[in-house]
Amino acid sequence: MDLLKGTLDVLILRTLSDSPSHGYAVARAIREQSAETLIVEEGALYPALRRLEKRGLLKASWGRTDTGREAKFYALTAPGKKQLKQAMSDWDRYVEAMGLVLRGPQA
Amino acid sequence: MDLLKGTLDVLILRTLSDSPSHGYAVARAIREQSAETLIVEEGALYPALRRLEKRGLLKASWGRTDTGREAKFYALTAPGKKQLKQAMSDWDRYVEAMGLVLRGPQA
DNA sequence: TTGTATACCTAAAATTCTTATGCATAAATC
DNA sequence: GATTTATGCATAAGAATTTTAGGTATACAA
Repeated sequence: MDLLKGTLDVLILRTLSDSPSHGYAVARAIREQSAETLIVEEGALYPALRRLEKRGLLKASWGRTDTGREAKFYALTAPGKKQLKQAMSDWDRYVEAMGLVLRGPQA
Repeated sequence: MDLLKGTLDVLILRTLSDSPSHGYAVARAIREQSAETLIVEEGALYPALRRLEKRGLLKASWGRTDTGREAKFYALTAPGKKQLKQAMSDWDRYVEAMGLVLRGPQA
């Protein structure tokens, strides 16, 4: 399914909140955890990671994967953790508001 | 709150599924029903209505409001009803997938 | 050796939104 | 009476984020 524009950041932040990881693995985790529903294209992934790093929400460093490959690892910073909390709250509020319109106050 | 890009269409279709209405009233209904959370700017509203009409999901016609003002009324077409059903289903699936990533399988 | 998976990146195009602006009428307020 | 607010339509410029498509390189499996 196509990503809704604006939802990728929180997916990345949440995925990295478990443990630092590299881009390719983040995309795979999102795909797998969403039961193949949320497909993160690489053309969206890498620019998003750089945006988040530029905003100070992630810290990048080169390292090696389990299989010994070079990869750029990203870790949540303190502001990143704070932003994740906020973004998850925003998402919940958005879902609730959509529900009010789509299903009415009772649902 | 800013709209997530891609969620406006289903909001419009759902609002018009109650009864035909005009653009300004659709935006107001979305704002009110979402408890002032989803604010539809006019610069997003009118182009969206035209897009949906162009896709054959809405049918437009000029008429008069209760207060006697000229306004362009939009009604759901048969394909529009079908698309609303699909779009609501897509939204539910998206929310579920986001939940899987953000909160895990148990939640 | 050919394909598949891993791992990074970028550019062009598409989409959809916000912001800003314009026009016009009616109702409410000062 | 004049001004503001609300109603109602519309468009253009800019911003943001995505898809699509391409490139590079290594490792492993068929």
